[in-house]
Amino acid sequence: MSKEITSRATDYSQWYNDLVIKGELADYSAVRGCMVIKPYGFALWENMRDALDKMFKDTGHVNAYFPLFVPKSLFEAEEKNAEGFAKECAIVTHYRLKADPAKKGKLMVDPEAKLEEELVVRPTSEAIIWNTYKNWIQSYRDLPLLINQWANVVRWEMRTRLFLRTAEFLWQEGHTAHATKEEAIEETVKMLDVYADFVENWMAVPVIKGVKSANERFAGAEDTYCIEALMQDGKALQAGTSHFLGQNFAKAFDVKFSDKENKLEYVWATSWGVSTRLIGALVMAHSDDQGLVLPPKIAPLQVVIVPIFKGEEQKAAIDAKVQAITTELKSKGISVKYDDNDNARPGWKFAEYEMKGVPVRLAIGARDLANNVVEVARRDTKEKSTVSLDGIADYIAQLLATIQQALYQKALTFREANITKVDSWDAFVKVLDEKGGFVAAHWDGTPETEEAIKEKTKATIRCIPLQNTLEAGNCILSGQPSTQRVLFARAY
RNA sequence: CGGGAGGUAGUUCAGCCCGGUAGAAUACCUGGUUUGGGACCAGGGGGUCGCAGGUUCGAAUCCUGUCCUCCCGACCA
Repeated sequence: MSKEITSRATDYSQWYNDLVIKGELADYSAVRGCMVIKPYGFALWENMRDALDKMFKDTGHVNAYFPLFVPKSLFEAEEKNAEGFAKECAIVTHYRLKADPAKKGKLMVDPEAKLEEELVVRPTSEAIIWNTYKNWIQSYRDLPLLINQWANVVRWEMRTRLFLRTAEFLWQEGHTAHATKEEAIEETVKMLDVYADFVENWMAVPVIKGVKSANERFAGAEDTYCIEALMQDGKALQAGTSHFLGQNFAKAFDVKFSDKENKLEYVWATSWGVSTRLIGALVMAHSDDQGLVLPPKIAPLQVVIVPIFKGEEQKAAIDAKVQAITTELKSKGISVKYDDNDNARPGWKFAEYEMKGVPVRLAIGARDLANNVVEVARRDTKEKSTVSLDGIADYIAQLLATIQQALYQKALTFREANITKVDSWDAFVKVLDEKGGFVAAHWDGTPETEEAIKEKTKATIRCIPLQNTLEAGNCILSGQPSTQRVLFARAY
């Protein structure tokens, strides 16, 4: 089988699929729109999940778990308060199979086993969670309620793509209830900061924090905050969202509390989530035509050691040395694998681990033993150097930190080079078509104009940056006055 | 959901037009030689050709239906 990865320049979609599949992250499954996350890919997700989970707990949140099935009536309650929720869902209508009398060995849905009320497989858990919170909240003393759930959700997407948009995906969803509007907004922004912190410092992907325009906002939210990242093909990707829900859900599900003055009030709510889509972002932000490039802080495997030997005698000497190196690395919390599989030759292993994005590779042979050195190869720059075995663990620890930083810097430099200010419609279209990336342009603030721009160019407003500087100008399309630039891009 | 391309060995694919014993490469197993950037030789195992019907003496091949995948578009809390 060809192990070649399609060039980014040739076909970006195919390049992406190659990276995910040949990098052992995931594969297609026999189930419509769903993927299988392989052990290596899942180990990556676990590392991301654990880091995020710790950040949630450090900010006062706890985990819980709510049901997969949501009675249809609960969705109707939600729909009443905010129309426009997407309705592509999987729906359970029956609860039993039976042998098909017409076809031996086949099963059929038992028509006798029809559910009185259909169950929706959760596309998100607001409905079931707020219906539950109603029973948990009576007094201001019960607030704030700061709960997160790690779960799978199902959305019957028309078109799917590994990690970026699959029918079933893994995510976390935080749902919080507060006594005041100010506190809820503070929570929304705090969690956006947590996401930005994680994506930038662990995934080494720079993001822009901002607020969504009305068109891009979550249907039940007053405000949707987001972090937007830029991929190597110039398209933007929403990496996480944090919603200020106002009292919309409290009103839909009748969640009230007595305040200090014994007055009944609706609670103020937030919700926030990131998903396995982050893995897609990771792949498209850093990888190259040789395969995945993973940031050391979340890589399932940080260091791989490949022995190069002729005969058992050399192998034994190398084994002994590697044993010492491995112990030292592990004592520093560095994950390391010694690949002494004799069936694969060194060259094959080099290519294999590059494809899987292992940050650092050590190659050690008789020649190196004699000189008390080891060959150290960086995945990100492909640089190789010969390093003394004395103090090698410190050197590697330092190198991993350097790689983490270098990946972030490289992605940041790329993004900064791909934010373009434009002041005319012609320039706007030209930049989108020829350069891509974020386009900073004036917009008159109306949904109609945004829609018209999307219609003409497929570009949407990714966000209105939080730290925006105010600047008078005229809308790129309508010419109406505007007070600030917003970021447009074509997006995933 | 519209348009296009596909589903044959673990994997990538040929065979299909023009029906007649199921193929290649690679991976895997055995033995040997190898090992500093995807090794080589010899031998071997492995597939109800996505599924269900139909036509036919005979179907991977023709027809109908259906499921699934990929690409483009629409959709996307």
